[in-house]
Amino acid sequence: MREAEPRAAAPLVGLAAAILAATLDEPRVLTVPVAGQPEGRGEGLPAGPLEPAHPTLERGLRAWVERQTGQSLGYVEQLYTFGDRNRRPGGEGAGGKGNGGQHALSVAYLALVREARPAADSAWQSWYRYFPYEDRRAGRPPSLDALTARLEAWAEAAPNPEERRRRGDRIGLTFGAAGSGWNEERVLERYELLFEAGLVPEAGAPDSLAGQAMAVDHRRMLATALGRLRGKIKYRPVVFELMPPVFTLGQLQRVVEALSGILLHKQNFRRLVAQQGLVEETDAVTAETGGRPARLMRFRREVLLERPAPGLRLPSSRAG
Amino acid sequence: MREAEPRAAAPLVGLAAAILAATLDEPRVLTVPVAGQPEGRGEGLPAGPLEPAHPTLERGLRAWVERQTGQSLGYVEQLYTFGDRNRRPGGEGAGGKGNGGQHALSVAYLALVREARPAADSAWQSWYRYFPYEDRRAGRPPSLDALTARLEAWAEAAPNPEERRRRGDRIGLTFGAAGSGWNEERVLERYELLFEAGLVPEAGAPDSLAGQAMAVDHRRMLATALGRLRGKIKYRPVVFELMPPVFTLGQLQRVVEALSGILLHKQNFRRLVAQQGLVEETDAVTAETGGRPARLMRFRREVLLERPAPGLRLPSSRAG
DNA sequence: TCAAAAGTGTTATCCTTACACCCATGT
DNA sequence: ACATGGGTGTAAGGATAACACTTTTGA
Repeated sequence: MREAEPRAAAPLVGLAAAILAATLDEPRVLTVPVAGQPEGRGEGLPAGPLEPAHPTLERGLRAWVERQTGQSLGYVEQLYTFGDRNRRPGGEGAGGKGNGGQHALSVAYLALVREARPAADSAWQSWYRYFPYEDRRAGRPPSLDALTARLEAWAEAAPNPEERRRRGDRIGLTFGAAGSGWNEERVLERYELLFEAGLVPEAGAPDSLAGQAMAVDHRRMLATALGRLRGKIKYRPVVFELMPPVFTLGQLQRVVEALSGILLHKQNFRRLVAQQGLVEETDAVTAETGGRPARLMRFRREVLLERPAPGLRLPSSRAG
Repeated sequence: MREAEPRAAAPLVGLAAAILAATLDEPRVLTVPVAGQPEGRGEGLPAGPLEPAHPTLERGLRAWVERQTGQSLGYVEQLYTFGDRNRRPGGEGAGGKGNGGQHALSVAYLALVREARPAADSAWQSWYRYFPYEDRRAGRPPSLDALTARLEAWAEAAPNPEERRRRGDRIGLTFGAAGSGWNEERVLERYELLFEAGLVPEAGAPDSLAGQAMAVDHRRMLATALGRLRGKIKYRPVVFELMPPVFTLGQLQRVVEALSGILLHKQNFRRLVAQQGLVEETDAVTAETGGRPARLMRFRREVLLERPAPGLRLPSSRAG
């Protein structure tokens, strides 16, 4: 599996995808088993090297995903190109003397799919397996207390007062102690803070209080994807990439809640969706939702031409 | 200068920077002369290949920029990794038979700097040299009429009615004919539309009605940078990366107007900045602005801890 | 009859937008 | 005096957030 050094140091370019879906009340990500890690970490995102046969980056990504998982992708968007730090599992100096020669980049993508049929070795996992503290639908998760306690300890252990204040500020800003409260979009900032504090398994933490680990920097990519999606649903109708062709308003709301990790105010959510012109009624109703039968809706494509930023500005309410 | 093919097809990775500043009433971008293009196109962004000696992508970028322009960078943010299309100047098939072998990626960055001292061969150019139609501070620019006329002609020339409607929709959406009006953030979408319609020099247009050309895909990168910055000033206090330590509210407004290409309502702008807590007064005033001496202000760093998204939501007004 | 979910109506509040106006300086 | 830019106040309109309440099904 290890190749001879190609000349001095031609960079290796990889492609990776955070493929997201929503089934029932759970947001999902498509994972594949990863072998050959130290300590046998087993989970990762679909990924593979950029090959000469790939006409474009995105086409190469689609090819890899189909090969590894059988899933064909719809909506695809480039996220970020990683390559700065933490690319090699062992960190600096793991590979011996000449470590600084070979660059290993990875171009990460976000993909949204409707159907969630797992194929081959792949599996759909809940997002919150990897980021348990990101799910606040049942209120502030209890594990957060232990986590922030350790973060505070890390801040206290700073080498000087200035750094201690800075760490404290970051904790407040990302985890919500500050006046601003919880901001569901700051997924990456929270993960990076936990990483720096040594609280994630990838950075040497003994347990998985901060979530299940992934191969190399895949969890960083996933965090980037979740943050981007949580932001984007507010000004682009991307949620509908995850919904079936017809759906009830209640189902739509539960998907949005699953993605954003917070509960929304029912009445206002319905009014918002309606008055934004994001959906239109169909003739059908369904009785499968529990109480009174609900009208089935569909996405209104025309909204793309009408509004500059059609989306679901979520407030922060928590009513039922 | 041309190297022997490294093995089969190791990808080439380049780094490029759109370095932005604001001087007087003009938004600026730092350019370097580019030789060796067909027809001698002369302008490009600072750029260079990723080298083994570069510890990270961003450090490599900073090194290249310093080497080429003498400019040291402050705020830096990754924009996008290009490599899909239009990377090779001549398009498909220009390099002969084995063209599909070697990938050429380019990781583009956005940088914001305060001082604008041109050094070495580099030069500060107005953004609107490359995108004249993006400057609406003096009202709708007259060149836009000719441009949209050609776009309409392109839409009419579509091979089938469906494609024609789609092209018409895109024109309306990006250039504002639709109900939504002009959206100053859609810089990239407008450039790509003009590119597809063959109206930019890079795509074979005979004149520069759609702006001055740049080397390879550098104008696409610049368009990405401008759109990103125009969006970001609304929810992050990035404008202050472009301002001197102290400034008047009028100067701040003129910089924001220069960046966004639209005029703002004076009184509301001042109120907005004040009530957001983005700035604080200093003791000093300056009489250099024309009429009544103005109070000098400075950026309030603490706002980062107080507000979830401190920025300058710009409306669309045009008052003085 | 009750639980559960769908669906409607109303009100208080805040933010955006616009308009009108005064202040201090240089020419 | 008047042009120029700095600076303040206030009112109308729309969007948001919170409230209470009715309707229709299945168990």
